[in-house]
Amino acid sequence: MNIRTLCLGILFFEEATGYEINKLASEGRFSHFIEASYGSIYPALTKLMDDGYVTVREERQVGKPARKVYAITEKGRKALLDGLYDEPGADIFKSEFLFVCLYSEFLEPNYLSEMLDRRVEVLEEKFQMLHELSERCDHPASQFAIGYGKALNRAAIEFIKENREKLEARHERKTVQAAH
Amino acid sequence: MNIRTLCLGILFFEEATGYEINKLASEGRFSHFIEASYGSIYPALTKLMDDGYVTVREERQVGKPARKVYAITEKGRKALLDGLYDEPGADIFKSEFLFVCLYSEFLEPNYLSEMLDRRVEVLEEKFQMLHELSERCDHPASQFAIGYGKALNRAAIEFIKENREKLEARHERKTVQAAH
DNA sequence: GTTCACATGTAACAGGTTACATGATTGG
DNA sequence: CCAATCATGTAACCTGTTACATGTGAAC
Repeated sequence: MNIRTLCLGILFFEEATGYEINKLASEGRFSHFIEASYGSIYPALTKLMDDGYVTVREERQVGKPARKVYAITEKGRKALLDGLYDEPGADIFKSEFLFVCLYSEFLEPNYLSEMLDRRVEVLEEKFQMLHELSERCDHPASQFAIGYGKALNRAAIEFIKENREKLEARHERKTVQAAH
Repeated sequence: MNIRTLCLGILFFEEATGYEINKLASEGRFSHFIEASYGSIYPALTKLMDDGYVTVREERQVGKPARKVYAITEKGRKALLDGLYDEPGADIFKSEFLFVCLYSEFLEPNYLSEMLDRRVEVLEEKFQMLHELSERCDHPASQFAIGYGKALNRAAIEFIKENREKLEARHERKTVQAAH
């Protein structure tokens, strides 16, 4: 899914500026299943304007630059809803963490343990974040999406806690070692 | 993590051709947390050669094109292991499925139910695939990675089964509808 | 006969990231 | 005083995808 569709999807629920869309996509209630950055959001918004899917309203502010508040149009609403009927692609999961884990037996034991500690910590923070989001949300579909994120997060935390010793035990010591 | 590192990581465990690396990354025991395609693998292998991280051996075959079997060098081994000490970036999860779910109340009820059915099916197939992989694997670290994938998969399946009715019930019927 | 598995590779293109440029206000 | 938040935008760059090009043998 491209950033244009993402912007349209967010604007479907509420008016927003590019800055706010970035926040929603990187910290807010879309953040656990979507990626976006300024460099892609602003051009996407411009394109959406050109195509008549959104409108802008400029709000002057004292001291700060004017904010450009985008709102979806009927045409944009219809385009989004129509697009929903294309079978969604498979979820994408990429994990450098798991990649590193593959070579755990070659890592310094302390480093491995610290990495696992940090990972659990980060996942717990994320879980907490999602939990707070879900408490401040009364839209059932959004709750579902947040709940899904929480479920995966919890599963990851529990899995690491229950299985980390299998990595830390390092059953057979390998001879190949990196010099450090 | 780029494709070069991925190729190096696979070659760390075993010699392989570009074709085989593609299989491992798209169906094999790396497939649930890594993405790669021919268009990126072959050039990555060439680059790895240029940098002295791998060597090639050409195996002529009757009827089929010669296969180029790549093998990691000491330099490559060291480079991979050294790279492991860079803190792994956060896991990336992208889901068009969850995005579509956000607008479930605007979808035709039948379509929504079918989409959820299909999604559970796909996830169950994936789980089965991972399960079979883990049975044919005796490397503890790989087992950990596969187990992690299975845990997340199971969590997703259970969450959908337990919560789909909340989407399908459509608490408040919205008036905005796409024409179909 | 047609599709699948094997096998390598390139080129055009899409898509997005990173860093940069700019600048005021608020809170610690 | 410094960092963070608010706020917009561009340009160079990187990375990877898709589609194409080519060809055999086996299975169905």
